[in-house]
Amino acid sequence: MAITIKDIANKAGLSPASVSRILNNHGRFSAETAKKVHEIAESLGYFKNQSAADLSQKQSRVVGVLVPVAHTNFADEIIKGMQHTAYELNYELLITFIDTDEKKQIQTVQSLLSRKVFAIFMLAIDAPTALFELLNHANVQLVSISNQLNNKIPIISSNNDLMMHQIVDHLYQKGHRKIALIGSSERYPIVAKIRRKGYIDALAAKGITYNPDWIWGFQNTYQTGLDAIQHFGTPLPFTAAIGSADIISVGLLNAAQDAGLVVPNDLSIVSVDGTELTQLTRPILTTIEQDFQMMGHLALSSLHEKTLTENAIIYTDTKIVLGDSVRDFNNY
Amino acid sequence: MAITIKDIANKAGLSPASVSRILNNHGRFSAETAKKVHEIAESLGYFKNQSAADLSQKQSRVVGVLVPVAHTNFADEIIKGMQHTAYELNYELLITFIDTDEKKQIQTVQSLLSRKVFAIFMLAIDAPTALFELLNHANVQLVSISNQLNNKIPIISSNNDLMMHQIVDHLYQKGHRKIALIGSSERYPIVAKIRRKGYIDALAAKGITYNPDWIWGFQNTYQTGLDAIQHFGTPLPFTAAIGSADIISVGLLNAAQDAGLVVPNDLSIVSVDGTELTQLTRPILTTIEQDFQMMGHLALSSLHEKTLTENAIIYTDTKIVLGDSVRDFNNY
DNA sequence: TCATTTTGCGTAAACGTTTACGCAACTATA
DNA sequence: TATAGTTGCGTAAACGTTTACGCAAAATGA
Repeated sequence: MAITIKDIANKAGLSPASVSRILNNHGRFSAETAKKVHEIAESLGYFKNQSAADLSQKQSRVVGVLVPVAHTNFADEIIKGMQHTAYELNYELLITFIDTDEKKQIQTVQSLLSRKVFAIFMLAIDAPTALFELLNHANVQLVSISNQLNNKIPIISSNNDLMMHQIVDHLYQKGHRKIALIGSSERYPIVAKIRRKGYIDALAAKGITYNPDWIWGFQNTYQTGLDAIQHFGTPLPFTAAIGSADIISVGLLNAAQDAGLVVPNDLSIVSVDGTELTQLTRPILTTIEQDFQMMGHLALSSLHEKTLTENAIIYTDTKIVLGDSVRDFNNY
Repeated sequence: MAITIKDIANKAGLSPASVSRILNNHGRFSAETAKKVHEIAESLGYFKNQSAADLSQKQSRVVGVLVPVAHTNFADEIIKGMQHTAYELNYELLITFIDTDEKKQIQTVQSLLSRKVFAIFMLAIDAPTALFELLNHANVQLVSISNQLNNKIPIISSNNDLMMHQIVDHLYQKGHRKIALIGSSERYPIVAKIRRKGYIDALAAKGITYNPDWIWGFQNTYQTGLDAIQHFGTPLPFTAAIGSADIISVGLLNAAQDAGLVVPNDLSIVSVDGTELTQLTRPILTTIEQDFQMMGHLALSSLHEKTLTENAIIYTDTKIVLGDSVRDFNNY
């Protein structure tokens, strides 16, 4: 039915082996025959059967990507970066959204493993035990992106500690002393923990003792932002809040405005992520931008260059991008 | 290295054939041996080599999904719907973001074809000629989702004509007579054409002659929304605008507010798509919601049941979801 | 009890590719 | 011209699975 290298070989008066060598540019062959083979392949409309190739080589160039179903929009950015690099380095990406249902997760990952993927990228995933077990069992290279799991798996991420310092420094410089952290109280365990610590340390560095009540909310959802304002009530006990994800910050902003507060006068907001969402609000949100595309790129390229040791941590840059959501107390 | 059915066969004192039959629940075997085989497979940590299976069966259960890189967020919804159904019916999804660069597109799709995918879903893709050529050449089932390409490819989509009627009827009922259509002037050729026609027809049905100048903008971007307000200037010559995608509507809203207009008093907006984005604005956008998850579901299930003929068109439901972005002239 | 059917499983070929090995023909070197 | 090295390519096995076919044993029926 479909065209195989055997067909090409017949037409060219060669053996399949030679055709394979030529098409893969691997081994010895003459330029002349190569030209002929390429022409014939083209004219017959040949497509390599990658399954057969994978089977023969016992290794595929497929990388599985696990994306949480409730994937915040930064996942798209990471994938974009990966896709670009995959194209350059000739890898294939098997992107899979994973569910919260554990049974589904397992089945999904099993099918990845069946494909003999040679690496699995986990985007912002807190592997629950069963899944994690499975992944460790299979011997496949794991990479955790934009999250930190344990010290067995290499990590590509922003420096969450540094980010918190950058944000607190920025707010401090604008005159803020009462700063809340919304959305890192529990979830995404390790990242949240690092952020909390960074936040506390950064405050301490300015001589501010943090108020534990002001670290509030743990889900990266819009609702968390809404609820936070509700929770603290007006007038708010702080002048600035850090939203631990863009969607949280939008929630904060809307809830504050709905409650009659003016942003940034009554509440300043700095958002963590810096996706397009921060540009769609009024006022535009000041944000710390993570380089998600770079994460995607680095994941693949460092994998390619085999520079990923077990406990590697690669940090990508973060920077403050100014919007209009932070009040400057110096100008009053 | 890895465990194969041969290993299982040895340990069970069977032939690989029997193991295969058992694991795939296909053919004859005794319940007793089946139990043994499953146990051994479990204990050895066996993973099927899907490449080998695909090769042997000459057909894979992999469906390729082509998603435009600048994928508006409804793509996520469609994929979610597909993923759910894929899980039920035991298919695998190979999601691929495709670039605007034609050479990359070709390479990407080639690699899909190499995987012997048995169908390709195209999400909101206007296939440019070269890609289209390639896809037609390969004999693979194509399905166009949320877009209409030509009458050779089955379509799963909202009824764009009906949607426009629903929107115009809603606006008319609220007392609007001057209604603009932003974002369907040229692009997404067929869909845009249908929307324009639906819009014009719906107006005509109310005895309104449309103003060709009020069909403006062709890209599904935030910028289109911003530019539209700029283009028409204030005060706007119409009382309501239909944003042909959520992101356009957000642009309209922000630009209008930035220009000092009050939504909905000075401008009413109805958005097309109804993704989460419409809930994040103030005021919340009135929108016509498309059932994207259902599109994803139907694509896969109708493929599975082989009910997709060449020129099939399957419409999913659309409905108006009320927000606060439409002024009601009846209440004044 | 014998004939027939059913059951459980093994044999072997096939899927399309890659690659180690080897050989003949050619090229370079002295 | 003899020798050694190189080049181009074919042979054949291997990857792990599936499945048509067939056979012996067991089950069924009379």
